[in-house]
Amino acid sequence: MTKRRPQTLARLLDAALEAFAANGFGGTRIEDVCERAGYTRGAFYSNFASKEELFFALFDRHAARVLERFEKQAAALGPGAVTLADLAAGLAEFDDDERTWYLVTTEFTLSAIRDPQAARRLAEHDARLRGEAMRLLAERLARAGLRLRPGVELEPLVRMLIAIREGALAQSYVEPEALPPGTLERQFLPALLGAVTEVAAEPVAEPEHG
Amino acid sequence: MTKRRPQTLARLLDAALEAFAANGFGGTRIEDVCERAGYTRGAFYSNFASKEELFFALFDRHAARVLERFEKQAAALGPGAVTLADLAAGLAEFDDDERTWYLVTTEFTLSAIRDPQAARRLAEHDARLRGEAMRLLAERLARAGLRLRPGVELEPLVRMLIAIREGALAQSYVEPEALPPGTLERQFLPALLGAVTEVAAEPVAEPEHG
DNA sequence: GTTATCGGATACATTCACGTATCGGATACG
DNA sequence: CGTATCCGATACGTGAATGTATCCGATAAC
Repeated sequence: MTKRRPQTLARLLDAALEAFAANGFGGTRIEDVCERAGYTRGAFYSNFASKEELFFALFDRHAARVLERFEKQAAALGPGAVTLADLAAGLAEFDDDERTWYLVTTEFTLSAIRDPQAARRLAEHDARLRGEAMRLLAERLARAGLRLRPGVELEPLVRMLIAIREGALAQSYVEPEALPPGTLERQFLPALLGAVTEVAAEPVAEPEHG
Repeated sequence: MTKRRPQTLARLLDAALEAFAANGFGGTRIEDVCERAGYTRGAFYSNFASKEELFFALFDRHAARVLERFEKQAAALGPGAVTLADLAAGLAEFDDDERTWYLVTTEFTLSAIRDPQAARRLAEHDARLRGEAMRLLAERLARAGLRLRPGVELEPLVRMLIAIREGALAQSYVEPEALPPGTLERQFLPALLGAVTEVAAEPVAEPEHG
């Protein structure tokens, strides 16, 4: 019987997201999650075997959502002319619940560094996400009339962009007033992207002074 | 009486570093720390009031050490000619216990995002560290015969470099074989630094195609 | 509409980590 | 060398979170 089941499961996961974001994995009791979801611990143990399993399930759902959202954004691309500043601006945008997700995924990353099983899970998701990002970036670059310079690979570049997003976000969330989210991206990504690309039509070798 | 005191305190902090890195803050019992240090819980409660206080103390000692190490590195700068690749290579180096520290500081960062008190502490430390990094970077750029382009500030640039280090490190620790630490730095920092600087002697405006 | 099964609530036992209060040994001081 | 004080060990009580076992209501099948 499954009319209630998916709903309670979803509400438990929603509650887990809130609770983990608020107090972290270790700081969250199973009963916290149940209270937020409006259930008792009975409902929890009927759906999950342990808090770890809940954490994994939460990550899976979250990963699916992120991917889904990203694909939609990619599909809904404006057809206008694209500049490097536009590209950077796109990478400087952050959703409202990005913070909640950041807290949970970062903690999951930590657990992945310690636990190979979690690491595989995370790596798999990241690979899919990078794949999407690579396609999107390639398309936007092409639309901007640019191409990667010889020796610059798409995947490492996407890894770099993700690293920047994550690293900058950490600083922004610790000091929101000193560094609003997106500041560093807008400030430096045009230069970085400009340095690793060249005009597709007339590939001019820019002078390097390093 | 203080012959033993500092030693036990140091051993407790060492043990805490190990334990927190291995199992995280929430996953570490006070007794874990004491066992690793070779004491009982009596020693702990004689030195700390709670696990949180231990965590804070650990962070303070760690912050001091990082700063100290960084200053020494800065002082021990080789006098040789400096290129952008050298600069990038310096930012691509990672100590062996960097991983341990990464795990602990990242968790502290998470707690700082949630707790204003921890945030202040972290922000203060980061500011000091950035100050050092700014001086060091300025010196090395000068030595390389470069200067920042108009509109590029030193502090945001250092923030950016730190963001890159942290973000790249996260990926490297999750997939050490796919992305050895330092890879992204070596690959992209020369381009980035080249794009935000210009030759000090003959300030030439490089063509931008974005 | 009746029945069987499923899902969540309730109640209980257990384990475990915590904090405190006290004791014994070691260290500095006279 | 004796003594007072400090520090870490030991022992205990307590609260809390966990997991399980059972019960009851709801839902689907017939």
